[in-house]
Parts: sequence; structure tokens; C-alpha cells
Amino acid sequence: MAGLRERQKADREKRILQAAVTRFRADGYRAVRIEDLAEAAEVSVGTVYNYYRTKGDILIATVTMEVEEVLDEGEALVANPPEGVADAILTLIFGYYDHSLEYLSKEMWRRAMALSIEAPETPNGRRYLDLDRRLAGQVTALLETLQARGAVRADIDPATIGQLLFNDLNMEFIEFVKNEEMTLAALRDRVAAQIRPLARLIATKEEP
Amino acid sequence: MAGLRERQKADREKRILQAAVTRFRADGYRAVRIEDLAEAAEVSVGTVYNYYRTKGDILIATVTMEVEEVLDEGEALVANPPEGVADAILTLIFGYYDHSLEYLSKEMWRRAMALSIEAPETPNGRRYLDLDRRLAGQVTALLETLQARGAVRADIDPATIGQLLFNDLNMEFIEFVKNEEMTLAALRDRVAAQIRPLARLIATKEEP
DNA sequence: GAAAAAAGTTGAACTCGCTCATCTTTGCAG
DNA sequence: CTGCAAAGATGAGCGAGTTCAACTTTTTTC
Repeated sequence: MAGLRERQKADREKRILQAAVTRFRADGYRAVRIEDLAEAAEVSVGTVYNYYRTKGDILIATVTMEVEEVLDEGEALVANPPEGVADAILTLIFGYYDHSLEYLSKEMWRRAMALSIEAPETPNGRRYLDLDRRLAGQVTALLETLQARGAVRADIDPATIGQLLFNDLNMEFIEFVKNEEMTLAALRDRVAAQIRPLARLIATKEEP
Repeated sequence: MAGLRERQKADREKRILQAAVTRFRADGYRAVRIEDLAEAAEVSVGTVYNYYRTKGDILIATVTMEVEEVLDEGEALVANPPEGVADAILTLIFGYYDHSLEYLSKEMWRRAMALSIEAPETPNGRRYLDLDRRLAGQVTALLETLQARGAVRADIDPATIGQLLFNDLNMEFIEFVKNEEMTLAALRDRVAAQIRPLARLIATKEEP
């Protein structure tokens, strides 16, 4: 059985993260002070820093929870994708997009992305990078499945085109969170307009 | 003739920006305090804020200088690009990359990019966005030139593929500045590996 | 079960970006 | 040249993230 100390630690960490998820969404990342989180989690400011190195780390931890879910759903889809190349790719990508705002606001995404660029060497910066890599990996895996099925031309390299695709959908997602007015539907339209022509180029059969 | 007041203003602004360019590169963006810039420019802290709204704005001003130069060179190349599709695209992109570290460190790029994501609504966030758009525009313009020449298939849309390409080269550049170890040569290799297959897909003739 | 060691918590203090009430300089009218 | 208005410079002070030396709690040792 876990010792008292260990249980208390796990409990405190959970309380801090829970406070963060709640307050960040309710009041905005910026507006929430570490002192507020400490108060809500019933610990001191110093203790918060014992569990997370920076305020940004707390945010990345919440983003990670969100993205893990998205990755799980993607897994299922990659195993058994729809028929057409464009359909398969867009179903996967739209799955990512549609879940993105479930727990996180655009402000939180902006800050998290800014952090992953600014502090790539911190443990949590690395964690974010790893999530990105796994997402890119799913896109590649999907292309491989489609190629094995004979739907994608044999002379293209799934890893290369997968990275190209992922870079595109990632940049478009960045533009989406940067623009508070932009809707999910508009994001989908933009990306579809870019993916469809590419799908046509790499498909073996005529794409609809 | 310009009045004394006006001359002094212009002079102070120049001194602040000059101090920023010098010190940011020498000591790192983070390590340089506004007070240091004020001292170097022989003005007070408050005066620095009279010319630039935030520390980030000062950085964006230096980035803007850099990118304007790159855009000028790109202009010349777009007007008269090399023969092959991959060659033309890569020459343009490598021109961007090779100049990127002339005045700016990777740390400065990271901070500038983070800022453009986090604060897209500020005057300088918008300015950065505009630079991005102009770079993407050059890629599109290049594809149009190549298409007019008959080197690119008539059934592809330069704006769409141009955006896709730009998203890719932009994301790869982000990965480059995130990784302090990565060399320009490695960046070039990665991007070439992604652009070449795409160039083959959109070209009319066999690409080398 | 007491004492020592290890682990973890605490909050006052520090830093640095940024603001604003006050002061100084410049331009101009009479 | 003098006095006044406008423009701009100034730096003490504020707020929020972060640190760290002292304190408290838990675990281990004998």
C-alpha cells in the first residue's frame, strides 16, 4: 500500500491540476494568478512550484490530457479508415479539430503553442513536442494503410507526405486559434480545400 | 527643416532600436531588461515605452527589418526563377532560410513567433502576420510564374498549393529554431526531402 | 517509542515588465 | 524676451511569476 506521503502528493497534484482546468477556462489563463490556484487547491504558492516548474507547465499538463483523448480516437480511425483518400484524411483531421475546443479555449491553445515554441527544452515543452510527433505519426500511419490497400500511389513516401500534411493542418490550426472570430466550419473548409487537391495527386483512382 | 523636437524623437527611437538589436543578440532577448536598453540608449524606462508598447514590440521591430530584406531578395528571384520546379521553389526558400540568422538568434525567432501567436491583435502581431502573408504570397507568385511557363500542371491552383508549401516551410522553420542544435544544412535537407516529391507531382515534365 | 534523517511545505522577498502623476523641454504668440 | 501651452521624458511604484531559507511532517533507524 502506498504510504501517506505518496497519497498526499498525488492528491495535491490532482487538486492543483483540477483547479487549473477549472479556473483557466472560467477566467482565462492570463487572469488566473498562481496564488489563485494555490488557494483553490489549498496549498501554498511554493507548493504549486514544487509540482510544476512554471505557470506554463500547468497549462501544458491540461493540454496533454486533451490531446491524449484525441490520439485515442485517431487510433481507432487509422485502423479502419473510410474508402477515399481525401475522405480518410479529412475524417481524421476533423476528428482532431472538433475535439480541440472541448476543454481548452483558444486563448489556452495560443499560450500553449507559444510555450512549445519558446521553451522547447523544458520537460513539458518536450511533452508537447511528443504529442505533435504522435499526431504526425497517425497521419503517416493512415497513409500507409491507404497505400497497403492500393488507394495511394506506390511511389510516394507516406512519412514525407504525412509530415507535409501534418505541417499544413497544424499551421492552419494555429491560424484558427489566432483568430478569435474564425469558426470550426471555416477551418474545416480551408483545410479541405488544401487537402483535396493533394489527395487527388497521390491517389491511384479518380477522387470524387 | 525638421524641428528640434522631431529630430530628437527620431534620434531616440533609432538609439533604442539600435540598442535592442545589439543587446538582444549579444546577451539574449530574455536576459536584456528594458532598463538595460534605456541605459544603452540614454533615455529613461518610461521613454522606451513611449516609443514601443511592449518589450515584444521592440523585438518585432527588429524582426521586421530582417524580413523586409529577405522579401526584397525573394522579389528578384520570383521575377526570374530557375528552370526546374523543385529548383525554383528551393532556391527561394533557401534564400529565406540562409538569411534568417544574419541579425536574429534562434532565441529571438522563438520569442517573435510565440508573440505572433499569443498576441495576434496587437499592432506588431498584425505586422508579423502581414510579413507571413507576403512570404506566402511570394511562394504563390513563383508557382504562377512557373505555371505560365508551362513547367507546372495547368490543373493545379497556385494559391492553394502555395499556401500548403508555405505552411510546410514555416513549420519546418519553427522546428529549426526550436532546436538549438539543428544546423541550416539539416533544415535545408528536411525541406528539400518534402518539397521534391511534391514538385514531382505538380510538374509537367520529369523532374531531375 | 524517541531521535535523526529525509522529504516536502511555506510565504516573504526578489525580479522585471509596465504604468502614470509629475516635471522638463520645446514651440510659439504677443 | 517673456509667458504660456503642448509634447514628451522621467522614475518611483505596482503586480505577478518565481525563488529559497526556515519550518513542518513523514519515514526510517536503533
